[in-house]
Amino acid sequence: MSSERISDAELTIMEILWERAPLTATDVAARLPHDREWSLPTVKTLLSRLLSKAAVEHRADGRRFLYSPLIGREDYVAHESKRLVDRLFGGKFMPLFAHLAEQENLSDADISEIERLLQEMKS
Amino acid sequence: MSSERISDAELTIMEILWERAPLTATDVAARLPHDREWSLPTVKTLLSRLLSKAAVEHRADGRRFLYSPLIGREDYVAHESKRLVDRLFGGKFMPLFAHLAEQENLSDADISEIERLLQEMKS
DNA sequence: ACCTTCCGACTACAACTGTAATCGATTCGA
DNA sequence: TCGAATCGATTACAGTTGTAGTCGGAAGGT
Repeated sequence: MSSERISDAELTIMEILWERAPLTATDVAARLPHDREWSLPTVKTLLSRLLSKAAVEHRADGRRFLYSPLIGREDYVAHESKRLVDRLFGGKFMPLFAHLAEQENLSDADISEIERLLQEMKS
Repeated sequence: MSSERISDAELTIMEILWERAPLTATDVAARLPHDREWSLPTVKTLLSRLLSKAAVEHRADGRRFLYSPLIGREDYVAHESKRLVDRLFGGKFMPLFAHLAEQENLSDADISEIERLLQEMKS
């Protein structure tokens, strides 16, 4: 749901709320990663954009707002992963897997781990 | 290389050039997918943006230009895949694989195919 | 009853994107 | 040779994004 795209900067905010919610704007600002130290107004702008995209909601707490995510991280991840697969791999999973496997230069341990995963999935 | 991001619309153009190059702007326009029938000026704008991003190059042919990709599809795909893994999976391959595998509901045939791939990769 | 401080709302503004129109030069068909 | 078609270059313009400043009102200290 909620097909409005979430931008990079907005995602930084979402990650904070996914880790802990509800939070005030000030709390969110305090939890920014060190390579992203934005001003409080910037954080508020991003929060209100996320509000209008229906990605978060807020509830009044006295005279400030408490923000919480409306879309789940799982949903977002699924959506973005699918987007990549569609854009670059013709919607097919296998070519992406092949690409990643090659790219990542998997260790034998990784390979065993994947094999274990696959066994579990076999119907 | 060339860390300028390629936008969605620009990617449509790159796909055409990756399939066949060199092409003139008009040729590119003629090969647009049916859900993306842009005007010729639009195609030219996108080509010139790709030029300034050093994603394509052009060579004069009489009074028009022949465009060719400068960055390879493989490189682009690798870059974007890594970007996704970094943004959403903490840079780790395994969680992405687990997510995709679950998401895609792999058939037994798919699983066998993957197992074959893995065997090939074992050192 | 004031002054400071804090909040959300609104405004700003440049870069990038999607989508195109227009213009000046050139070439090609008649 | 003259008008039409075609090219690349320039300009346009609204929406999104990154990043922030400002403003009016409310809360809280004194």
